[in-house]
Amino acid sequence: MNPTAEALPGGPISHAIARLARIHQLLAGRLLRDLGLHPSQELLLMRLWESGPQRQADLAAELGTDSAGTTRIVQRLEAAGYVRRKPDPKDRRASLVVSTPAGDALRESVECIWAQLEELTVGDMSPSEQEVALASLLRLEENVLATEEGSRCGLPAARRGGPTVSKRA
Amino acid sequence: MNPTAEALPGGPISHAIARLARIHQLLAGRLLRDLGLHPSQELLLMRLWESGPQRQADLAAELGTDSAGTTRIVQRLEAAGYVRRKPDPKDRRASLVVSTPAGDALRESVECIWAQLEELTVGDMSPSEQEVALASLLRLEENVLATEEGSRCGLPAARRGGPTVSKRA
DNA sequence: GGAACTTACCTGTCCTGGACAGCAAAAAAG
DNA sequence: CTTTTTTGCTGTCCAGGACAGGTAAGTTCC
Repeated sequence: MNPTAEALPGGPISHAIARLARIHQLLAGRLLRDLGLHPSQELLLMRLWESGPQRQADLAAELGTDSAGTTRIVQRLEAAGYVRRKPDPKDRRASLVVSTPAGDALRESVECIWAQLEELTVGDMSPSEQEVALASLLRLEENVLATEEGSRCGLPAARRGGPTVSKRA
Repeated sequence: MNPTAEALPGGPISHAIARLARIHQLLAGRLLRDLGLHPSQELLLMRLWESGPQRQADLAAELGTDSAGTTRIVQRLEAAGYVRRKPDPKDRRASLVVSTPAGDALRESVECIWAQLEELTVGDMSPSEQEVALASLLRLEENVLATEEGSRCGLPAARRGGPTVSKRA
């Protein structure tokens, strides 16, 4: 990991968010790896532990991902035996995701890892500093969520409606 | 996007970071999509515009990703014609990544998009609130960076050294 | 009842990202 | 000079996130 030299001047807060997010997620991934879980898998399990059996659509909404991603995460957790699916008696389209005993066995470790992650993230900040930081984060989140698409930036003529920069030729 | 109901209580700051990061990145991706760029591609270009020709290893360090990821991004940008590689005269292993005129043509748009992103992120926060938020973000980043792996959480016996939860059986 | 719409899930594909292995060039050690 | 180590890049494998498209089950309305 680099010393994170001084960032670009443009959009300092956005850059800071992006950088913080990356290293934070990296740290989470490292802590989680000892458990054999990948990031997001543990979030799904935590939801199940907290709120009991859930439909995939609900899990997707809570994880902030879409239903397709949720499908795959559930499939992997199911293959690993941490989760089981049972048909929703109320709706034959839906299935309920349930944590198995093997899944429950991870709970303590996962919660410990999250506590550790929080501790490392917070470092030596005082409780009041933590409060301020949390308030800032929530405020920023609110702002971004409030975005219902704003004005557009002009595009260079050459690029209007062009293809995306994608796979190698 | 969901209403992002109240988060889990455990590790409020970590959760807040994770959620903010996701929606912020999503927003960035959406703004960028009109340009045909994917997230990270524009960061690489911005580095080139700011600091001129760079070696991939340096770009990797500055983007916070590794050299393998940088290779792929450079390949795609190169295929799209926004970037060119020329051998480093000082070191025949290395190649210098250079922005082409087509790449330079994106500069204004990309910078506008970042300005827009910053504006949306910041919302109606006052300058002093922004300062506080930025300071918090930087402080958190510092904390996470300072992590040189700490104590370990206990693992459930069943999982010690087990496989990771991976591909479907 | 039957047609049209909506919802829940699944699949395929693309991009990014991390980890690891391999190769070539450069630098360091002998 | 030769051997060893380090550095720079690439390919591959596998993860998640997002999008588009498709199927089956539910719902609404005629």
